[in-house]
Amino acid sequence: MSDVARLAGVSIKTVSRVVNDEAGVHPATAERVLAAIERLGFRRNLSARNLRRGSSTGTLGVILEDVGNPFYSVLTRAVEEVARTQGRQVLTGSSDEDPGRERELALEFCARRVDGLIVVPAGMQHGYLVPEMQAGMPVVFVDRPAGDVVADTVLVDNIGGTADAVKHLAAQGHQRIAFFGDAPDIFTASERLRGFREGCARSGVRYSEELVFMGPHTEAGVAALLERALGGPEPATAVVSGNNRITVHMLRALYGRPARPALVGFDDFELADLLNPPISVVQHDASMLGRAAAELLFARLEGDSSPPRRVVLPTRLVARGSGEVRP
Amino acid sequence: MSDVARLAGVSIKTVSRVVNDEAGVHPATAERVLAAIERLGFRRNLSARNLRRGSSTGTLGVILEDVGNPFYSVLTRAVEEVARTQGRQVLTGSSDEDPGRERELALEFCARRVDGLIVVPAGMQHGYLVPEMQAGMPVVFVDRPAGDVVADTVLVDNIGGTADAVKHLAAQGHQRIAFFGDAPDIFTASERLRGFREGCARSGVRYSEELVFMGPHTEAGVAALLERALGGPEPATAVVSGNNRITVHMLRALYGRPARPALVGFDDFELADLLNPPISVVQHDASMLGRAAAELLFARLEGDSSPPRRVVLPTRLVARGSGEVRP
DNA sequence: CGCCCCGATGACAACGTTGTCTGGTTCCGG
DNA sequence: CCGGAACCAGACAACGTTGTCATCGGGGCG
Repeated sequence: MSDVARLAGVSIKTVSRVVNDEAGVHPATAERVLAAIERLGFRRNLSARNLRRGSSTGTLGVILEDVGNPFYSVLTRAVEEVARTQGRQVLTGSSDEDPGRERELALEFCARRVDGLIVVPAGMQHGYLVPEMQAGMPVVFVDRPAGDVVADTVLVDNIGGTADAVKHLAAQGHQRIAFFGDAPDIFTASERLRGFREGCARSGVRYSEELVFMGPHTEAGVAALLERALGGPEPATAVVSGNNRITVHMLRALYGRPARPALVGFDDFELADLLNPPISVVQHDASMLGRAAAELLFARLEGDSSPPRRVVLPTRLVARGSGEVRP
Repeated sequence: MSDVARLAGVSIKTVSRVVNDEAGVHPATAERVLAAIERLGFRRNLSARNLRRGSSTGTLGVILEDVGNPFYSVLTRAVEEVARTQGRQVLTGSSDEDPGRERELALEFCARRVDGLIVVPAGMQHGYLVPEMQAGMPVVFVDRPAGDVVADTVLVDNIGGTADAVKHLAAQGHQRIAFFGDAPDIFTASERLRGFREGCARSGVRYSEELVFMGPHTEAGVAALLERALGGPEPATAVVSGNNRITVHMLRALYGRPARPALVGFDDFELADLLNPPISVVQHDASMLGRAAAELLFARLEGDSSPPRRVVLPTRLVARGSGEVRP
C-alpha cells in the first residue's frame, strides 16, 4: 500500500480511501491512485483489514467426517450456497471420525477466527468447544448431536425413518429382518438401531439380537456377517442397512446371488433406481441438512440468542422394489 | 492477550513467549500464564500472528465447478490430505462453470492471502490471474488447462481414453458409434470429442457428424438426442458418453428399453459394476488428480521455480460388459 | 476584508501479535 | 569483592490496514 502511495504521490490513507470507495477523494487523485494500483498489482490484505476493523473474517468452518463422501459434499455445497449469500467463504476439514482430529481442526478454525462452526461431531466429548462458545463462537452440530454440549443441532429422523423401513418390510410379510449398522458409538447408528427395534415392536416383528450386526465397515466384513444372517436354521428374509456405505457393500456381497433378501437402505444414493432390483431407501436430504445448519448459524450471527434449537428433518421411504423381493 | 498478561501479572510479551513455547520463561511464571490463559479461554489470533510474522496464512484455495459433485469432492479430499501433511487448511468454492464467479472467488482468495490456488478453470479467460501469479501466488490448474495462462496443469488423458473407448467398441464389431459430450467450449468435452474422432480413424470406424451430440445437460435433453441417435435409417449400435453425468442421464433414458446400444462412459462411478449390464468405463482417478495438483503446488511453495509443468495422468479402460452388448 | 466552512489530504494511533533490544537479578569464578 | 555470564522479563516497534483528528487552501458570505 505504501508502494502505491509513493507511486501515486499521496499518503497511504488516501490509497485506503480509494480502495474503500470512500467519498471525499478528488477524482484526479483517485485516478492516479487507481493507475498505481493497477500498475503494481496491489490487492489489499483482507486479514490486516479485518484485524484493524475488528470485523468478522468472513469465513465459516465446516468439519465433517469426509469431504469426499457424496453425502457430506452435498451438505458442504448447501452450506457454501448459504454462505455465499452472506459473502462468506467456507473452510472445510475432514475428521475421519477421529475425535482428536476433529478437535484439532475445530481449535485451528477458532484460532483463525472463523465466524462460526458447523460440525458433524465425531465421538462424544465436545467439552473443548465450551470456552469457544462462551467466547461467542456460534456452533451448529449437524447429522448428530454433540455428546456433552447443548447447542443448535440439525438431525434427520433416524428413528422414524428406520421404523418406516421395518414397517415397509413387515407389510410385505417379512418376519425375519436383520439390521446392519455402523459402530454403535456413532449416534446415527445407535438411533437407527433404536428405530429398528421400535419398528419391530410396532409392526409385530420379533426383534432378535442375533440378527443385529453393528460396525462392519469393509466389504469383506459386511459379506461375512451377511453370510451369517442368511444362513442358519432361521435365516433372515429381509435386511435393513444403516447407511449408504453399508448398503453398497451389501449390494456387492449380494451380487450374482440367486436368492436375495429384501433390502431397504438408510440414505438414498445415486443410481439406486437403476439397479436390479431398484433399491428401496429411506431418503433424506443432505442438502437440506446443510442449508438448515447454515441458516441456524447465520441467525446466531445476526444476534439470535434464543435457547439452542434442535431441528429434526423428516425422512421419506422410497419404495423401489427391493423391499418386495422374496427369497 | 493483555487480559491474560494482566491476570498473570506479566507483560504481554511473556504471554507471547508462553504460547509460543519459547525458551527462557521461568516455570513458575509460565504456570501462572497458562492458568490465566485457561481461565480466560484465551486463544491467540492466528491472523494477527501471521500478519506480524509475515508468514504464510497456512491456507489453500480450491476452486472447482461444484463441491457437491462426487468427482470434485474426491479431488478436494485428496488436496486436503496433502495440505494436512503441511499443516494447511483448505478454502473451497464452487464456480458452477461461471467464469465471473470463478474470478470473484479467486480474487477473494488472493485477497485473503492463501498460499496457493488450485483451480478447475471455467471458461477460457484467466488473464486476471497473471498479476497475482507475478506477485508470487502459485496457481495449479486441474482437469483442464487455463485458456490463456501458462501454469502448472494436471490433466487426464482425455484423448487417449476416449480413443480407447472407441477401439474397445470397434473390437466388438461396432461400426456406428455415437458420441455424447458436454458443451464444446469445455476443454474436456472438446478433447474427448477429438479423442473420439482419432479413435474412429485409428479403429477404422467411419466418423459421422450426425452421431455427435454435444451439450445436453438434462436427462430429457440426453433422452431426446439418444432417440435421434438410435432412430433413423442407420441407427447407432454403440455410444460413447463424455462424462459421468451424461452416462447417468443416458442410463435413465435407456432404462427398461429392450434393445440397448453398447455403452462406454468416460469417468468411473460408484455402482457401475453392479448395474445390469455392468457399465464399461474409461476410468481415471480424481484423487490422483488432486494429489498431483497439491504436490505441484507445494513444490512451488518450497521454491521450485522450474518452467510450468503439464502432468497428464493415464486413463484405464475397464471393460465390464456394457461394451459388448449387441443391439 | 475577515470569517467560517467545506473539500481534500495527511499524521498518528490502533487492531493482536512477535522480533529485537535492553535492563535487572543471580550466581559463579577469580 | 568484582566482572561477567546466564537467565528472565519488559519496552518498543512493526506487520498492513483503517478510524480519528488535524491541517491546509479556497470560496462564499457578511
